Amino acid sequence: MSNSNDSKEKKSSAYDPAEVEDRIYAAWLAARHFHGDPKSAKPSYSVVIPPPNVTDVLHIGHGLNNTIQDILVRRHRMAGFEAEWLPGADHAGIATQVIVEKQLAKEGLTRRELGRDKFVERTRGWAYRNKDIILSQLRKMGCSCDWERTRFTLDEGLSEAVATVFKHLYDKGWIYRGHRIVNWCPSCKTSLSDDEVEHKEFDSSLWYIRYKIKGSDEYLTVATTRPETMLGDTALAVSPKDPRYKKYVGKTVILPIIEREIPIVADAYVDPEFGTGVVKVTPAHDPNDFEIGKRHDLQEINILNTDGTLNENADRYKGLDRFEGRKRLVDDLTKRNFLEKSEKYKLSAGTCYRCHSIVEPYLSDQWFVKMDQLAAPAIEAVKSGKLHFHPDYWSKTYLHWMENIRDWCISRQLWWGHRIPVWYAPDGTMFVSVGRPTQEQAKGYDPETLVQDTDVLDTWFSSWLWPFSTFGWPEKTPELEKFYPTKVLVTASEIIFLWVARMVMAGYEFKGETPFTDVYIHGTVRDANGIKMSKSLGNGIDPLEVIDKYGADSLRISLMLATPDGQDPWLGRNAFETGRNFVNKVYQVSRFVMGRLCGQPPVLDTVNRDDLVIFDKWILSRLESTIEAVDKAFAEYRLNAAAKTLYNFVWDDYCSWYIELIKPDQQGVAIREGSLNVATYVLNQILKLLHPFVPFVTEEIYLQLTNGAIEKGNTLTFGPWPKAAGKYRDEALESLLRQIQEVVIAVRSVRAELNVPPGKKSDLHVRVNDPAFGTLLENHIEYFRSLARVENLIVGTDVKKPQLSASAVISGAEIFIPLSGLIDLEAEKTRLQKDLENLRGALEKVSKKLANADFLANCPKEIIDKEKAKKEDYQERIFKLNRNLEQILGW
RNA sequence: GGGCGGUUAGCUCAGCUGGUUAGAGCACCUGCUUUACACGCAGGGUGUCACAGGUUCGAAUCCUGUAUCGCCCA
Repeated sequence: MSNSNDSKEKKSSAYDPAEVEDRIYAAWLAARHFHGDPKSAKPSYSVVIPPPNVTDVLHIGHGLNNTIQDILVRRHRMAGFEAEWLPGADHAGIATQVIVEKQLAKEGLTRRELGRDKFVERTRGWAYRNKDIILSQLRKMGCSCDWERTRFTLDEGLSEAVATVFKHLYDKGWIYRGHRIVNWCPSCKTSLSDDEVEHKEFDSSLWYIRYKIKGSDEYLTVATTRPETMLGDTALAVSPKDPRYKKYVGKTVILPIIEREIPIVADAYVDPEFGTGVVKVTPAHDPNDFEIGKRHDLQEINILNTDGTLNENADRYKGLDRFEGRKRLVDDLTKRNFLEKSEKYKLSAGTCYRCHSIVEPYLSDQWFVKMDQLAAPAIEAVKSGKLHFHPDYWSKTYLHWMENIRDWCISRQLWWGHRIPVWYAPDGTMFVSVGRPTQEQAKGYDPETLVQDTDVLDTWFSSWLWPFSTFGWPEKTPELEKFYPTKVLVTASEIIFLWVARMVMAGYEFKGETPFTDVYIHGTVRDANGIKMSKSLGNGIDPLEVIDKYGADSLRISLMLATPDGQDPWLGRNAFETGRNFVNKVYQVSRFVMGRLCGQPPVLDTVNRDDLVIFDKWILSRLESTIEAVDKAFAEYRLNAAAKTLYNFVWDDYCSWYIELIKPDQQGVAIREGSLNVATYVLNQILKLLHPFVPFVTEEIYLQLTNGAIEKGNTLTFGPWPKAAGKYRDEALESLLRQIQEVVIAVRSVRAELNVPPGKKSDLHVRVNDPAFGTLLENHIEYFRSLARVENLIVGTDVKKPQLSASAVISGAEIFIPLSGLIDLEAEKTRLQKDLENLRGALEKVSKKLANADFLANCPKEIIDKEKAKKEDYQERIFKLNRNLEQILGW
C-alpha cells in the first residue's frame, strides 16, 4: 500500500488472508492434525491423491482436484472419521526423461554419452526438486494431506511392489513378451500403450499408386494415406469375394521405384468398398497388415529407425525423416507416372499424449499384460454396485472400455522408471524375480553373468498399485490394514482408463477388493470462453497468483461455486472475486458478532432455549434445514450444491436477515442476550460447516472467538461436524417469517420505486386478514423498524387507507405508506398496474386449471387444494389492488 | 461409424422423484458515507426453458426424433 493517495484515508477493514494462512497452516502441521493414525478406533476415511506428475507445476486443474479432495477429507475428519489423505507424486517416465534429455542437449550432451547410471542420477535430482515444489504448492492451498506419508512411485517400497506384481502376473501367465506392432513415438523414442495415444484429425491426402503386374502391362491401383510405407510392402491384398480382382490372386506385382516383387493375396480383411479395393500390405508398419502377413506368411520389412528416420531398407530414401521421405517418394512416383491421382483426405492419426508427435505403428519386442481376466472382477464391481461413479454416467464409459479391453503394452524404451525385473543368461535363458536372481534362483548360471532387461515399465504400471503400494504392500502393515480400501478417488475423466480402471483391476487381483468405493469425476477447467486452459495457449490461471491476490480460501470457494457437478467450469480471471467477497463477508459478520460480545465469553455450543424470540427460532430452523441440505449434497457428492446452499444461508438468512433483525435500532444499545447467544451459536455452526471449504478464515475466526490457539488444542479440524438434531426445524415458523419479510420487502420496494429518500422515515399502516399476524407485527416492530424505515406502525383488520399513501398488497395483508407531499402519483399508478397485470396473468392460469374437469377428476386432492388457495389469494389481492388503484385515480 | 454429456435471463449455471406467477450469481440500471462489510446495503429489468412430435388432467422436467456444441471410443 505504498500509494500516497490520501483522499482514501479510510483504512480498509477487509480480511487479509496473506497475514493469516501461512501462520495457521504451520500450526496445523506442528500439531500433526493431518496425520492418520492406523491404531485409531475411529472408522477410517482414506483418500489417495492422484499423484501429480513431477514435471508439473500446480495448475488450476490441480487446484480444483485437490480442493474437492480436501473438502471431502476435512468434512469427514470433522465428522469423527480417522482421516488419511496420502499425498505424493509419480515419476512420469516419458515426460521427465524428455525434459532432462532436452537439458542435456543444451549442454551438447546425450544420455548415451552420460551413461545410464549418471543419467538416472541426474534425472532423480531434478525430479525430486520438482516433486517438492508441487507438493509445497498443495500446502499453500491448505490441503490437509498426511505429509508424513508422502510417497513417490520410485520409492524403494513402491518399487518392490512393482517388481512383485510383475513376477506374480508373469508366473500366472498374464505377462508375456511379444513380437507385435506397437505405438511408437519417434520423438520420445519409446513404445506407448493404446491408451497413451490420442487420435486427432489431420488434413492429408489419399494417394493412388499404381503397382505393375509382372509380365503384363496391367496395373493394380492402391489407395494409401501413408505412401512411404510402400517401401516396406511385402504383398498386395484383395477381398476374396471381389470379382474384379479374382483373376489376379496369386500373381506378382512389382513395387514401384524399388522394384521388389511381391505377391497378390486374397484376404477377408480387405474391404472392397474402400479406395480401389486393393490394399498394400506392410506387415511391419500396420497392425492389420501384420495380421494379414501372419496369415499369408509374408516377410516383415521394417523401414524406420527408432527416431522416425528411414532406415537402410528404404533404399535411396535412407536417412530422411519419415515426412520428408514421403514427400520425395511422392515426387518420384509422380515423375515416373506411378501416381494415378491424389485426393484431399481427413486423416485420423494417433499422437503421443506427452509430446503430440504422430505415432508410428512399429514392430518390436515388448512386454504385455493380458487383461481379460483382470478385467472381470472390475466389471463386476461396477455392475454389482460395489463401486460407484459420480456422476453415475461415467460407469458406462468405464464398462465399455473394460468390456473391450486389449492387452497392455507395459515396456518402455526409457531409462527413467522401474527397470523390468527380468534377467537373461548369456544363452538367452530368462529369469523373472523381484531382485537380481540369487545363486540358487539362477539355477546353475553365475548370477553375475545375468543381464537385466534394459527397458523400464510404463509409469502407470506403478500408479495402478498406488492405493495399496503407498500403504506398504506387499508387506502387511497396520496402515494397509486400517486404510485400505480407500473411500473415494477424485479425478478428471481423462484418466479413467489410464489409471482408475487399472487401479480397480489391481485392487481386485492383489488385495481381493476394490481400491475405493466411490469415484468422483470432476470437469476440466476452461477459460471464460470455454477453451481448455493450456500452457501453449497461455490462457491458464496460475493458482498461486490467485492465492497471492485473493487467498487460498477464495480460490477454493470460488472454484466450488463455479464448478457445476460433473461439468466443466468456465473461469474468467475475476471469477475469484465471488469467493473473495464471500470470505470477507464471513469475516465481517464474525467481527460484528465478536464486537457485540464485548469481551464476555461466547456460548458456542448451546442455546438458551428459554430466551428465544421468533427470529432466533427462525434462524435455528433455517440452520437445521441448511445442515440437512448440506449433508444430503455431500452424500450425493454434489459439492457445488453444498457450497451454494451454505453461501445463500450465510449471506441471505444469517447476514441480511437475522443479524439485521436482532441488531438494535440505536447505537450503543446491546443486543438482547438470548439473540446474541443464538447469533454466536449459529456463527460457530457456520464456521464448522464452512471449514472444509474455507479452512483458513474459519479457523482464524474460531481462534479469535475462543481466544484460543491451535497449539493449545483449539481448532475446527476435528469438528464436531454440525448435526441436524431436528429440535428447531419449524416449517410454520419459517413461513410466518417469510410473511414478515414480505412486509419489509414490500415497504422497501415501494419506497425505492417512489424515490423516497432513504433517510426519511415513514409511517406504516398494515391491514391484516388475521389479527394474530397483526399482533405479531406489533410485538416485533422494534426488530424490523429500521429495516423498513418505520416511524409509527398502525395495524389491524380494519385499518383505513390514509390519504395520499402508497400501497402494496401481499398475501394476507395490505400495507399503506402515507407519503403526503412526497408521493409521485404517476409512479404509484404504474407500479400498481404492473402488479395487477402480473397477478391477473397468474389468476388466469390457475382459473383455467381449476375449470378443467379432467384436472379435477385426476389430480391429487392436495394439489387441487393448493391451486384453489392460490386462486383465492390472487383474487383477493387483485381486488385490493384494484381498490387502491381506483382511489388514486380519484385523487 | 458407435457411445456419453450439454442446449433454461447478456454470461455461467440451479431447477433432484412431472403441479413454481421458471430461479441464483455475475454483468447491467437506480438510490445509499444505515452504527460488521463499498470485497457493502436496498431496489429494478430481462426468458417462444434449442426445435418437432408424443405420453399426461398437467411437461423446463418423462418418451421419440431432429438440430447444434463438446468429450470419449473405433
